[in-house]
Amino acid sequence: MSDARSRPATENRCPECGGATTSNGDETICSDCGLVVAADRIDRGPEWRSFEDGDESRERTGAPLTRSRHDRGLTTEIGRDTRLKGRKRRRLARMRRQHDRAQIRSKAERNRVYGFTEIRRLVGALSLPADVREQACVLFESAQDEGLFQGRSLEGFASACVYAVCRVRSIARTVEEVTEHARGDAAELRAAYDAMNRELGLSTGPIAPATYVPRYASELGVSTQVERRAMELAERVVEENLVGGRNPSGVAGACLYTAAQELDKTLTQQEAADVADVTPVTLRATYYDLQA
DNA sequence: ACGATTATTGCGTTCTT
DNA sequence: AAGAAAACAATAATCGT
Repeated sequence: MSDARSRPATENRCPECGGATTSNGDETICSDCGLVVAADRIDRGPEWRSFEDGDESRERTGAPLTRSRHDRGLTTEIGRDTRLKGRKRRRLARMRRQHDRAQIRSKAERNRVYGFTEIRRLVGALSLPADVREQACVLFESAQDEGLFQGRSLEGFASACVYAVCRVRSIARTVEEVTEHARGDAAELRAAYDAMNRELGLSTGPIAPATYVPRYASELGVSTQVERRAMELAERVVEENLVGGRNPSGVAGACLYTAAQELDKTLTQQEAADVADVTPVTLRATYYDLQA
């Protein structure tokens, strides 16, 4: 009867010296050379469980828990040994000082490199022009110079920079679309975006719904007549002040749907709502206003 | 922190086939 | 008649300021 629990501790041989190994529950150690053959009780990082049925979206991988610490809290420090006297002690103090400074400088550099590569990746994934990347990187540096990183995640800043550049240049991208490819989530993006908006004063006007129309139109594969009509509607909406704090993406979806309703009728609320990342309910709100 | 907007869910209704 | 789509309502969550 070989119960799995009662397997002998010397079941395996050490790969280094071939000696016998012993296990203490956490580690399997070679009794001859001391090599740790296998170790358990590892922090395997986040493992979420979703309790909503049908939810497959929880990632099993991803960044560790504390993103806002550039080094995940792993630092090297030079200790203070009170037994040391005179020269040695001063030398150690000097080393400590230099070490600290080097760490600060390299930390800023590492953060920048990390942010830039993330920005580059995002811009590529979202298929945005290259000068958006440049602008986002500049913004990233300004944020760093202002010391906004403190307590916020780099991933958030990278995605927020990309999003912010889209905003100031009136390139229609929703937060959802950015975070879909980003390593950080929407909350991190918002935290970073708010900070930059407050401290740096981004010149971001509201996005006109019309800027979303062409892209959504092609995604839905509607006729050019419908698209043109949707553009007209989108402009009428802003003229008549029907947007009023509404999600411009949803408004754009509503314009597309309304246009299709007038001409093709080959578009359901659900389809239009999907490309706009809103629900049919939201879409209806402007759809009704548009008909009046 | 607040008010407005939006998401979500469920359900009876209307339209289509 | 059956199934899909749109409508409606209530509540929770999120957004913009």
